Amino acid sequence: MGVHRKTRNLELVLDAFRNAQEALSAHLLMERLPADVNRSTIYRLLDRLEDDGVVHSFLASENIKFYALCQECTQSGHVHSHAHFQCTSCSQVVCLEQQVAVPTLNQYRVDEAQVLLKGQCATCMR
Amino acid sequence: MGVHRKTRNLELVLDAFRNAQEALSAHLLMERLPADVNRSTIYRLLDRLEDDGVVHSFLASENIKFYALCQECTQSGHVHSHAHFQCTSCSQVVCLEQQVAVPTLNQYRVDEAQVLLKGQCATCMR
DNA sequence: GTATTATTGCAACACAGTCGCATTAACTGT
DNA sequence: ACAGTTAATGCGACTGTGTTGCAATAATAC
Repeated sequence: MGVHRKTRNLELVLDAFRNAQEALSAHLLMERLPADVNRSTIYRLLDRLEDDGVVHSFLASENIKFYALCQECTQSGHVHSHAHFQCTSCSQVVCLEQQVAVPTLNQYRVDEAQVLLKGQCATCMR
Repeated sequence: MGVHRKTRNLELVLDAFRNAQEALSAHLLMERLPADVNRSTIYRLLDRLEDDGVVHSFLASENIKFYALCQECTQSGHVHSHAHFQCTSCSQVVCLEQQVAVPTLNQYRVDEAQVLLKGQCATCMR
């Protein structure tokens, strides 16, 4: 686990995640942080937090990487085999409780299953 | 369905897909096509072929969009609810037979399930 | 063969993400 | 409390994927 100095930026990022009900992309994060927090810094913090098992990442639509706090991950291994949902209207992304059963295949060794469900969230359905 | 003129580039792209056992990204496609085929043209052809239900696309690692020929898609709707597998060693991507059951959720209407399995292919396991 | 227009090539652009490097600031030991 | 160490930051430049406007080209219809 990398050393973590308690910096303003780190606290801001962690607070943003704790206050968010949904998963955040680097871009969304920037919008919620003071404008003077550097882009590179955000990317580096996200990388480090992922390495340290604090957040996990996954790809959503439009080639955007999203991050969310880990509930059961450790530094030794990410255990985030849950599905993610993205609303095709508002683009919001959330982690689902739903665990994903990693299937077995003949010709391949499957280590990980990434599941992204797409559709409409409650708000956008009305 | 858009009009399709029978051009050299279109034939080259279709041939590349028919000769490929695996899914192709725009980048992989470029490597397999004569060097004088323009980058924009490839992206435009892929977009059009997808609109026309000839190929389907999905995101793999590193935010790269992959394309493969559709087996059962029509212009009216893509039916490619199969899983995809990507080897974490050689990055090769293949379409799997395995159909994906789109789960139902309480708070969301799920229209589509994207499943990317990651692990090692037979070649890379040895 | 000529007119029409889809397709192409080019160059410029947009955007997510990365990197090298000099500066700043958080921690350590005393 | 202070100095030394080094993690973290800000900046600017860069990479790579994908998009777009526009003029030139070429496939098709007549």
